[in-house]
Amino acid sequence: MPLLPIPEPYDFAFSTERFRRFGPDLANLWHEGGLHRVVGRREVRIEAAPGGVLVEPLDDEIAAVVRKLLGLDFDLAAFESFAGGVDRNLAALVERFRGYRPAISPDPFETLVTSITAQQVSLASAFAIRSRMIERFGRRATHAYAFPTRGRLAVADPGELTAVGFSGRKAEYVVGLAGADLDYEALRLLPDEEVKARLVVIRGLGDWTADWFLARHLARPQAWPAGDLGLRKAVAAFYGDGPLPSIEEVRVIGTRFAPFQNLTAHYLLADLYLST
DNA sequence: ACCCAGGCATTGG
DNA sequence: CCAATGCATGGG
Repeated sequence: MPLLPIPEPYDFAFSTERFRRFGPDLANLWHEGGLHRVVGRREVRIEAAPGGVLVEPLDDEIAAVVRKLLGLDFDLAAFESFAGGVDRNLAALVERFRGYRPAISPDPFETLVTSITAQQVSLASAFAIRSRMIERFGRRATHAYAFPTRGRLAVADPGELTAVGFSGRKAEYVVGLAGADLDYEALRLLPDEEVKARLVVIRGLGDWTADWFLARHLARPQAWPAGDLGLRKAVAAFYGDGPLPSIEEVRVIGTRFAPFQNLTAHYLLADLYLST
């Protein structure tokens, strides 16, 4: 069986929790103890194994996607030693969630559409609405679905999206984004601020969405979604003494975690979403 | 029957 | 520049 070795520390259960917690994600589907995703035309299954994960089938293209899904690009060892020197809160978190590698979303368009579905509404609502969209516009392999393509959503009628639960506005955002002239390859080479600048000129993509794109798709170490409600709550719990901190206050607090803001944000959120 | 949830664009001061 | 408003659904 094709074994992909994973560097320690690594905790498969923590690292895949987000695929289970808020309901099924048909494009990144938890099924019978493993994670399923369509790569190219094939459905890939990933499951835990001693010394790493089993991946079936496995080739170079699939390995690159699996690396992202499992968060292998993060330098967890460096983060752990960093966290120990920052403050007791963070040190305790990295110990409690030791081996948690945040999942990186492999596809840029999927990342942005997913964020649009999650704007303003609860994650449970977002998952439900997105599942119905994937069923309608995506292509099913065996268990998992290939996420709907730009081409398909670009020609969708906004009414088809409102039929699966999108607001009229969000339906326009998705169709507009699918048809937008946006060079995703070029984004990968740009500095964080320039990536954000290119995203927020597109209708429906604001600061929050752009920050999560940096964090969850490009895996930029210093991405810090200061406007995220969950992160604001987590910062309040660990570093505040009263009401929910403002976005600006959260942004300022983020600077103390440089250059590991992305991992720090995920570990703070883990307390909200990964706790049993 | 409310009320809030991992925002955003739009409108009006 | 900042405040107020509507949005659609799921879960408490």
